[in-house]
Amino acid sequence: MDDDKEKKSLDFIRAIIEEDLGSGKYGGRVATRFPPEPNGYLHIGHAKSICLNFGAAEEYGGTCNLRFDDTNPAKEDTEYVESIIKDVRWLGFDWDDRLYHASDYFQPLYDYAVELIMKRKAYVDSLSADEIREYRGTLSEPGTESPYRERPVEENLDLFERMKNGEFEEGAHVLRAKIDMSSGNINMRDPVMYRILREPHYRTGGAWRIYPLYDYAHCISDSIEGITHSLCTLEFEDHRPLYDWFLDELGIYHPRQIEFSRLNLNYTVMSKRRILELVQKGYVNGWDDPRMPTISGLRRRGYTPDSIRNFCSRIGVTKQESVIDVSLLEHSVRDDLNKKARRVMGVLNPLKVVITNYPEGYTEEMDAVNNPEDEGMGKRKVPFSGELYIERDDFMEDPPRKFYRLSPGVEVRLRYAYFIKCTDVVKDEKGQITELHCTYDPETRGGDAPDGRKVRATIHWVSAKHAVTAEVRLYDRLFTDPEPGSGGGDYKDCLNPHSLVVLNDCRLEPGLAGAEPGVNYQFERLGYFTPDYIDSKKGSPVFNRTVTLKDTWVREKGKQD
RNA sequence: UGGGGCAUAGUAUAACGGUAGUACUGUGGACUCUGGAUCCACCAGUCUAGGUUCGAAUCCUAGUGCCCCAGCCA
Repeated sequence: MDDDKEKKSLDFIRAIIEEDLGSGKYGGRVATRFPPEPNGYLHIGHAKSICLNFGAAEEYGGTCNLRFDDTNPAKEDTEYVESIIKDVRWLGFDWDDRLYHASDYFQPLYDYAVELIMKRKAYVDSLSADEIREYRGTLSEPGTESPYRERPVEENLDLFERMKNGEFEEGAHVLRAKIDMSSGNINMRDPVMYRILREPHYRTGGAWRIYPLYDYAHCISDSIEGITHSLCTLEFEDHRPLYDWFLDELGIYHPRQIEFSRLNLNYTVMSKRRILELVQKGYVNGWDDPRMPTISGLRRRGYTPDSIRNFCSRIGVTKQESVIDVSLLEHSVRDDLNKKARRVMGVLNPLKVVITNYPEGYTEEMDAVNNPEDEGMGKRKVPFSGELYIERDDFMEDPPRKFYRLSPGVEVRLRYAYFIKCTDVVKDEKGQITELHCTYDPETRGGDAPDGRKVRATIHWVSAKHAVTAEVRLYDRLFTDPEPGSGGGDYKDCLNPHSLVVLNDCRLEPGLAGAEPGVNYQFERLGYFTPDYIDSKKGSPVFNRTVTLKDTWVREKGKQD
């Protein structure tokens, strides 16, 4: 335990937190928050923020609030609230009783707005949306002040109250902060604080006719909750001066906003707009489609919370824009599942094998290890008989170099069972292989030959009469291009047509008949699989492939082609 | 000179004036009753040009490239 000598390298945000802790800036407190807008499901990008906010709070003995940033009733919904709560919990984080909403603060937000009006720092503008845009100027030209900018305080107060009371139509007036129309930072050109919306809010119903905008609501929400470090993504960097302005003008508690770069992953899309489009137009089967980068999709796919959290800690936190290789995500699940997943045997594309010298009608049970990485997971019995299924890919009549598996005259080991040798290949009239005849060596029971002879390969199998038939869904990357739509084309043009392959006639070892959703298995030599929580039924299981095992044979094969 | 930000192997990320390290990817090998896991090795990097310094990824100057901002979205 010499971790004092080896000073761990902190990401820049944790470094700031430690500095503030050292200087006593916030009285030794650390308070963060995760502030999603309930207008969609959470995705792996949110997981980065969740792990950062909840993780840092936990590490420094602080708290992290879950706060719904629900200031736009037109887009928000309780369905999203529920999914978000479920997903954050599933990732393993807890907010005790600190579940908040920006809508909890509508009244104080209103009161603070009145205060700003009285301080002549805010005014009701009656320009149309189009006019406001024109008056705003451009990136390189300053804006123009609104003719309503110098309205008397009393008039502003009156108008603002009547906006609240619903006396005006949408768009008739807005409340604006009075800052600087010539600022180089467009966010400071008298940003809109409130707009009129007749939309009912999923929480406050029809109580409000005006709703605050993000810039105004967020900083004050943070202030009310006593947040110390308000972490957000890079695109809000330009908003920080505004965040600071509101709190300074109001003279209230002032958290510090710090920006970091959002997560990008290749071979997928992460924007809310695109994810929503994939769902709504049916390119995928819902938010939790196992091909989606959503938390719910990853969960259904078989990803574990630990694998996602480990992934997030591996990618780090910086201000550099980056695109993480999905292979790192895949590595994170394999790494986790290798240690945890119970090994079983399942044949995806069955090829019948008849063992011609095996006693007719005989059955025996073979001992199999549940997880070679964890002795504690014990052993199980797997039934064996004279008729088996093996993987079609594990046999080649005319094998290329370096193909170690079964072929005519070649001996291989059946995992945990016997050595077998292929003697005959049975074909139908079209020349398709329908069955293999093999002989087994009774001396090799358990998988070792008393005479010490070796075999090159060990293949998996399942006893034909004991097997349970199952559907298995093979998932692959949703897109064929590392950056969908980057070439200027429609991102949907590079949707991977093989991202889902459904296999209906898979044969699994009998113990899998009643597999429960939420449990991860390794089908030996194939990959990690988990029962689909919607479609899997006792007796007729449906499995989703989480990820394949690393396969050096496919690489070898690729080189030979 | 509109404002803001970022540049380290293929991809990420360390090094905070003192041997450019780690992970993933890729390649080769050892081992193996999973062509898995594990282990070993290899490939591969400081945006450019000047400057300061005994010494620069780090400090200074000037460039270059990329990203974000003109919602009554967040």
